[in-house]
Amino acid sequence: MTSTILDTIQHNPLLFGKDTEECIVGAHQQSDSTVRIYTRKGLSTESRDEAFYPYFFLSDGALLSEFTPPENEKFWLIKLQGSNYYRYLAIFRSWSNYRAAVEHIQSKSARANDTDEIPAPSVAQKTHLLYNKGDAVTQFLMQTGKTMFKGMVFEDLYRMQLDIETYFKPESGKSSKVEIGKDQVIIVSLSDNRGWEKVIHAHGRTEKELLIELIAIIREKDPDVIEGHNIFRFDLPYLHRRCEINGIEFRIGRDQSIPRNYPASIRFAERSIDYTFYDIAGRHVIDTWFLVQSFDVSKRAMPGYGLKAAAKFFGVARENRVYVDYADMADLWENNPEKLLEYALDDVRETREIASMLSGSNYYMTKMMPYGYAQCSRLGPAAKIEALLVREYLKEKHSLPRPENGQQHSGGYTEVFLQGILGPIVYADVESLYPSIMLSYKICPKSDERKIFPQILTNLKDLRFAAKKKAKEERKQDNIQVADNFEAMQASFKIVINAMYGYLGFSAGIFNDYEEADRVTTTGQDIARQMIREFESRGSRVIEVDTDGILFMPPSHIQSSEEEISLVNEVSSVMPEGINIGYDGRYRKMISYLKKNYALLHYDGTMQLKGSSLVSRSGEKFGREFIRDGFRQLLEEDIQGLHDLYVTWKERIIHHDWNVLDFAKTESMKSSIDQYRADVESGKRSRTITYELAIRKGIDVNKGDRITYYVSGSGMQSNHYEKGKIAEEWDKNTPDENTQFYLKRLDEFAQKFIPFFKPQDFSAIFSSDTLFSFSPEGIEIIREIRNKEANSQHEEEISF
DNA sequence: ACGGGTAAAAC
DNA sequence: GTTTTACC
Repeated sequence: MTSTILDTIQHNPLLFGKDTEECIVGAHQQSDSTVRIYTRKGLSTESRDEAFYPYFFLSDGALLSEFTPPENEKFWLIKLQGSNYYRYLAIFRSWSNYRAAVEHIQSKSARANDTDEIPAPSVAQKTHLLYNKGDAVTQFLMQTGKTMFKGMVFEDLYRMQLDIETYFKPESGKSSKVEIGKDQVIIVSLSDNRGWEKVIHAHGRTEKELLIELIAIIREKDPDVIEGHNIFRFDLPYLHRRCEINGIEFRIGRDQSIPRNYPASIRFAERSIDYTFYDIAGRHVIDTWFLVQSFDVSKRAMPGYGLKAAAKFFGVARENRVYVDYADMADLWENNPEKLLEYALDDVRETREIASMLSGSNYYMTKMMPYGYAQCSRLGPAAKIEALLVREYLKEKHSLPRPENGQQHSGGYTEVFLQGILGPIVYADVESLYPSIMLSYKICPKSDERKIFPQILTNLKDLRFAAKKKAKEERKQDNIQVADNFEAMQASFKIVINAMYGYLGFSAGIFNDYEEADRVTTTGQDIARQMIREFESRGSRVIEVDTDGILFMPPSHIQSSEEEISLVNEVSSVMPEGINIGYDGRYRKMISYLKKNYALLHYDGTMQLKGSSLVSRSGEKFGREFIRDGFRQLLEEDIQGLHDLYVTWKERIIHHDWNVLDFAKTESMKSSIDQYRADVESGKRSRTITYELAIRKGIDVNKGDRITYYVSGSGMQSNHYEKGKIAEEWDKNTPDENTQFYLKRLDEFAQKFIPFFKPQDFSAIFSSDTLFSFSPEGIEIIREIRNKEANSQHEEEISF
């Protein structure tokens, strides 16, 4: 006998996700054909606040949706967005389909792309949304009137409308930010667990006593926000584990609960890092290690992401900052504890400074997202954009679509027309190319039936404009602090605006639309080509175009920057409505090397290198320096200097006149050692120097770890993977780096200069043959390198 | 849990 | 020559 939907619902918790015990939604059949879904009552437990669920702003028992299931399906799925994952809810017509639904949903394949056979619900109705309820933190803070750091009243956080009034309400309230005091040293001085036992014994106190004191301090200070550098991968799991070992309950939540933790991962461009997220009830945990990496995704300028390197980079390391070698910590604690405390306190100060510099935009984002501060700091832009869309759909009582299968086909237009040493140079770019296209050409995913996407984009643009204006006004009146706040605010809008194009092509985005993504890029290509034509028809010689920016030599009658600006403005005025070209800089000279690879010489004499083949951070440092200095000589057309540079490096390599960091390489590990072993075993990958090194040295490797190594020994055998050594092993007194190997590397770096010289000239410059003294006499630099197909075609085109 | 295009490095 | 990685 086939049971009805109502039977099924009444006898089973109809809906379940991947984590069945976290089932959050109840439902019942309203009539023969409709099903209603409610939020379920009574699921909040002591440590589990509702902030984790996408519906935390719904009251218990609120009607979430009502829809008509399709006739002929055994079961179907709804994809609901969670804070850091998606939850699939299955609805099935009869009990006999229960197993199939469970298996499907629990199988790995129950992901965004495979729900072809399972139609999404089409109509959802009558949702009682209770806004302003907020998560547990908000509730707590609203009750107690406590404020969050930077003087922001917390209750403002969850007024989630996108309107100017809410955003620009004057901020008030006192900060309850935690004072940095010596007592916090306890937390950071744990950064070396090897020293821990000694620390305890040296002071005659047990680890247990210290942990109890630590928990008491957290309770007493009662922080809203806890910031730490690598806090998710070290401090919190470490403390948690030590508490367990000592039989102490790690009750650091505001409600005295033990933090909930679960595995999570975060992506920074091509790298992804696994970590354990700690949800401390009533508090927001911010990892500054993530903040600096996120910062560097676009800047690509940081030498390292460790606290000390980051602090130096941001200029927040104080002059007499105490540095301590990990290996010396235990001894130091016994012999000079004051110094160790000072060191630890410096760690705290630097973390605090970095957090305040980088967390502004995340903080303001909490005002427009249904996510708290901690979540906003670790989620990627796609999750945030989708949250904005989903929120509007819930508000409008409309069902959600599912992602479409497929892929994007086009990208930005990139071409180099001229190569060589060229100048003078003007750089112009289309302001916010993709967002402008999306606004002007009314880009909207087809699944977005309510046309929310363009609305959000327009709202964000207006808000950003207003915030920028405010920042400017406040800065004029010397209200630096307030101006900085508006600056952070506009930055948070900018991040979301710029990510909206990417969301269209995101495979797991429920509102994705590859055709629209393609429409954005192909329109961008047309605009780029039009821009080229307009500059050329005004006598400019275009050197390179990359997506939205153009480098060109203006016609000779244009000399001053004012004239250059008016040329750019003139071209801008003939571009399509809503597309503006901005003047973004002028340069004395440039070396156009390859697509996306060039050197710019500013009028003040500084030089800027761009492109992976010129600034790659994965290569040896000496190579980078050699190329940088060599390009400078090239720009100055100093052939003798170029030769001297080469000879100097060659001498230094031969005489070991350098330091390990000049020739060591840093690589990040993508898998564990076990995974590597299995892959090598099965022939999926071949041996690599870093893993072999780690195995030999017994170093534990986790995904995302970085190893700095160099090649030792002698000879030029093809495989160096057994000759790797950790950078720390190198000793200046007994240098053992492979001289032949690094000489070969130098010659490889020298190859970059081949296009600028005749072959025999190149050989003469990059040789240290001392039999004949080198003379630059008769050597010509090739200023215009020509061989490009696109180049000749293009010149034909404009000569007509 | 943003994208495509590109070149170099690693195998 | 192909795959992987890192850069814009």
